[in-house]
Formats: sequence, C-alpha cells, structure tokens
Amino acid sequence: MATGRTHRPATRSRGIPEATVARLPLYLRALTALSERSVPTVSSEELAAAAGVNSAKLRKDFSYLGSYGTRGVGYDVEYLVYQISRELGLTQDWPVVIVGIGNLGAALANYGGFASRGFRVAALIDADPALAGKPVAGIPVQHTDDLEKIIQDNGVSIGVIATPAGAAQQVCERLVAAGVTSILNFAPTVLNVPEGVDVRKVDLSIELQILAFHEQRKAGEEAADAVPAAATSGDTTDQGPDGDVPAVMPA
Amino acid sequence: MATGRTHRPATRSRGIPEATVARLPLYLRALTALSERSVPTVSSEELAAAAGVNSAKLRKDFSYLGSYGTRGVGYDVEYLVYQISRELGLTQDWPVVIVGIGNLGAALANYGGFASRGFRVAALIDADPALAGKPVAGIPVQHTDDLEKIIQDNGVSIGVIATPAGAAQQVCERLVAAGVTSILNFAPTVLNVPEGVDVRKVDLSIELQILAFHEQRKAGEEAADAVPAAATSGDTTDQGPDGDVPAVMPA
DNA sequence: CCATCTTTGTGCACGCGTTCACAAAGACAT
DNA sequence: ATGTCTTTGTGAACGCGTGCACAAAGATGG
Ligand SMILES: NC(=O)c1ccc[n+]([C@@H]2O[C@H](COP(=O)([O-])OP(=O)(O)OC[C@H]3O[C@@H](n4cnc5c(N)ncnc54)[C@H](O)[C@@H]3O)[C@@H](O)[C@H]2O)c1
Ligand SMILES: NC(=O)c1ccc[n+]([C@@H]2O[C@H](COP(=O)([O-])OP(=O)(O)OC[C@H]3O[C@@H](n4cnc5c(N)ncnc54)[C@H](O)[C@@H]3O)[C@@H](O)[C@H]2O)c1
Repeated sequence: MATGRTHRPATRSRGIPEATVARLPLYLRALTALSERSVPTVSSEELAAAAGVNSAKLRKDFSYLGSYGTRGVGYDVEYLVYQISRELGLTQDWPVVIVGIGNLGAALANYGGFASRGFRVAALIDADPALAGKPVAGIPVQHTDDLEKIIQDNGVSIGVIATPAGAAQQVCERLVAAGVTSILNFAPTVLNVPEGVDVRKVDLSIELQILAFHEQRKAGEEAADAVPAAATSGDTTDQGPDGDVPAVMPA
Repeated sequence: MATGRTHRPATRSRGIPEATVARLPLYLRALTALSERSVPTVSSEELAAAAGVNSAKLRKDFSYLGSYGTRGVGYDVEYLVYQISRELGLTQDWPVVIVGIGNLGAALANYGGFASRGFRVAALIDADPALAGKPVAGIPVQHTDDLEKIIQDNGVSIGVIATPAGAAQQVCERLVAAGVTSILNFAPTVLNVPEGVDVRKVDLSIELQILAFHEQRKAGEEAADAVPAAATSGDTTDQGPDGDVPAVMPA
C-alpha cells in the first residue's frame, strides 16, 4: 500500500465497498493466471491463497458482485474473469496520457503492463522542447503547449503525472480543465482537485519510510528480547502490516 | 495507489496505529517544506491543510507520539520534524539494494528522493551479465551471483524488487535468506515471506484499474443524471476515494 | 430418489479508524 | 493578577472492514 487513505465520507460506489474494489484487480490477476493454465474452476480457498487474502473475505467480496459461484464446486474461472473485468470497466479501452517523460515517465511508457489491461498510452507529454518529437517506447513526445488539444482529441479521462513535484499542481489543473477526471500522481505533493476528480498517489519515499519504521521497531524488540525464539520463527504466508493506507492512496 | 491491505491481526506497533504510521511521512514532508521557508510554528489546522487531511485526525496522530504542541500556539516545526524523523527511524542511515535494473530499476536508481530521507542506494543487482559492471546513476551494477555477499557486507535490511514477476519470488527468498527483513515489491505478484518480514507493494496496474472503476461509475451516473448540477460542482480540496488499500499495500 | 459431502453465501460480533465536539491549557493583552 | 482568546488533546459515538462459523445449496454417488 502506497497508500493510507483519505476516506471520502461514505462513498460506497454502487454498494461495492472501496476495500473490495481495491482487491478486485488482485483477484483478476490470479484468475488470469489460472485461465492461462486452462484451469476451469477454482474454489474460494484456492483463489484466496493465490491472491494472498482470507477466503471469507474473498467470498464476501464476490458476493457484492452477485452470486457467481456454485456450491460444492467453486467459481468458473472464465466467467469470473469476465464479471470482474466488466465491473472494473476493463471491457472498454482507456486512453491514458503520461505527463513528464523523465526517468520515471519513460519507464512507465515502456511498461508492458499497461496494454495488458485495456489501458493504452495515447500520448506522452513533456515541457522540455529538446524532447519534443523524440520517440519514447515508440511514441513521439509532444510538447506541453498542446496538452489541452491532445486530451480532447483522444478523449482522455485518465492522466498520469510524473513531473517534478513543483510542476505537479499546475499540470494537474491543466489536465482537469481539459477534461481529465482521474489522476495517478507520482510526484510527492498533495494535489488539490475539484470534486468529482479522483486522485491516487504512488509515493516510493513514503513506502520506504513505513518500512523503516517497522524495521526500527524490529531492531528495538530484538535488542529487548532475551528470548531467541521470536524473530526467526515460522514460515507463515505472512504479508506484513498492511498499508490500508495503500502504498498508493488517494491524494 | 498500490494498495488494499492484509491487516495483520492486531499489530499496533508500540501503540501507534498503522494508519497513523502511514501518515507520518506525509506530515514530515509538509513540515520539511515549512522548515525550508523558516516558518517557526504551525497550527494543526494549517498543517492538516498542507498534508491534505482532517485536522482532528492530525492531532490524534500526533497525540500517539506525545504532547508536542502548545495550546493557543501550535507546533514547533523544527521540533516536530525531529520527533517524527526519530519515530520513523530516519535519524539513521538505511542502506538499500535494488534488484532488477531494467526500465524501472534504473529510474529508481536515478531517483533523488531516496537520499533526501536517509535512504542510501548501497548496491544495484541484476541477473543480466551484460549489465554487470556498467554504471547506472553512478553505481556499477553487480551480478546476482554476489547477492548474498553484497547484502551482508553492506548490512542491508531493506530490499527493492524491480525484476519481472516471474523472478520476484525467487529473488525475494534469496534476499530474505541473506538477511533482508523489509521488501518493497514492484513486481505484480504476491510474495510469500516468513513471519517477521514486511512486504509492501506498489502496483501501477492496480491503481489504474481502481481509477477505471470510478471513472466508469462516473460515466454511468452522468448518463443517468438528468440534473446537470452534479458533475462540475464545487472546488473543494477533495482527495478522491482512498486506497486505504494503499496504492502500496502489504503483500 | 436419497444420503453424503463439498463449498458457497452471509449473519454476526468485534476492532480499528475517523470525526465531532469540548474541556483544559496556555499565550497574550490589559 | 485577571480575563480573553486561540488551539491543543481527547472522550465518545459511529461506521467500515474483517473474519468466524454455520445454514443452505447443490453436486456426486449409490
Ligand atoms: N524516478 C523515480 O524512481 C521516482 C520515484 C518516485 C517518485 N518520483 C517522482 O516522479 C517525478 C518524476 O521523477 P523523474 O525521476 O522521472 O524526474 P525527471 O527529472 O527525470 O523527469 C521529470 C520530467 O518532467 C518534465 N517536466 C518538468 N516540468 C514539466 C511541466 N510543467 N510539464 C510537463 N513536463 C514537465 C521534465 O522535462 C522532465 O522530463 C518526480 O516528482 C519524482 O519525485 C520518481
Ligand atoms: N516499468 C514500469 O513502469 C513498471 C511499472 C509497474 C510495475 N513494473 C514492474 O516492475 C518490474 C520491472 O519492470 P521493468 O519495466 O523495469 O522491466 P525490465 O524488463 O526493463 O527490467 C527487468 C530487469 O530485471 C532483470 N532480472 C530478470 N531476472 C532477474 C533475476 N532473477 N535477478 C535479478 N535481476 C533479474 C533483467 O535483467 C532486467 O534488467 C516488472 O515486474 C514490472 O511488471 C514496471
């Protein structure tokens, strides 16, 4: 979890809890892997193990989507893949723009994981005139001057910000003014956006600081522990303290 | 955000709630900015606005650390920076290794935000022999064969995984066996680790899928809405649905 | 057609996190 | 010293999320 959250009052979109929505992509990934191995059905227990969650939680999550399982058998993999994809809005194509084609922006542009899930890099935008026209990952970088036109021509509603922190708010405002209503922010700043615009942030530095906190705590306990059977114990499938505050969280 | 959490039963480290820990870096960032502008004190209201959170939440968060404020005045910026840094374990230096120096790994190596917070890139590791010896961000890439030795020689306890998904679990196991107890995972896989090892994950694809879900919902509501005064309303400092399931969450 | 066995779907209780609202603490002016 | 005004620190209520535990559903075999 690059994230910690700023709960919007009681936004339970269409009855599906936010926590459930955040896990659907996880289930989808596990299901896709099963689908590729031509596994026809899967039980909540098996799928939960693959996704790293509690099986009761998984069943409850699925119950918000409908009754898609068969008692005594499990869930049909293909059918579930389709249902979750539809629920997440992945049956349609989402054009995305990336603003700020530096180290990170270029890596994102080269990332294959985009296209594999209905997301298409529609354009790369940067303020540096030296970059304009140069292809990155096969797509020519365009100048910030044309930002509004690019957004509108491509019908983009999702924008990724990978500029320095100082430019992020301004870029954000231009994106929103041009029609973008969802933003994934990699710059370490709080973005102020109008109501109706969703912001999620990924902050590497915050993640490391959270790890450092727990690391320090572990070191402290170890020093305080006279008993040696606490640190290197079982081999449980433990997944660490959550980031309920997602590693990535809403700005 | 890379988020959704797997709550460890009742792990409230040293009395500080996990949700609070996840926000401390946020406060620290805002405080550092104030410190650079030589602002001596700040009220909970002002700081909360800068960090994008509720002021009551901020005060409660700080109350877990101690009574560091002065009623009628606010908080001493420098003092608070120190206290939070100490609490997060940032007063010491944390050597970090990055495994998998591809597009993303190289971007991370070049990222200046590391060093600015007590994190030092101790080594870059990759399995590709062609990369061995080549400098990235001024640091020569080392081969995976020497992973264990590198970890031990540098006393590394925090590792970053930026390899393809297929290699992540194996790399993870080697890191853990060599002594790493905190992992930041960028590969889209669930990592299985022994108890006592913390994993946080950042998954860009999950973040985009969560945004797509809300985007689809917005589009649907808009179509259903006959009333035009719902979409482009106020200009509140709204921060979107949280990713309580942090953008980055524990694996 | 009946019995058995597997697995779903969910009622329920519990705990964490958020937020309101206010008493107490202290700065500052007179 | 006393009063006023600002702002902290926290008690308490509420809501969301989690996970247990089980009844009901349905598959499967005889
Ligand atoms: N590199 C990483 O691994 C990493 C990790 C976490 C967060 N970040 C954050 O991501 C952002 C980008 O990091 P980076 O390492 O790629 O930086 P970078 O300096 O390599 O790239 C920034 C790019 O943004 C462009 N830019 C600047 N102002 C702009 C504007 N107003 N409009 C459009 N483009 C503009 C620059 O021309 C440059 O190409 C930073 O905010 C950084 O803090 C980076
Ligand atoms: N590029 C992105 O923006 C992005 C975004 C989100 C997630 N990711 C994920 O991050 C990971 C890396 O992405 P990338 O784009 O940098 O990929 P990449 O192919 O450019 O780089 C992967 C690197 O890992 C190295 N590697 C492979 N197996 C290894 C092993 N066993 N030990 C050590 N090194 C090994 C390869 O030699 C290569 O240099 C992937 O899992 C990807 O899904 C990338």
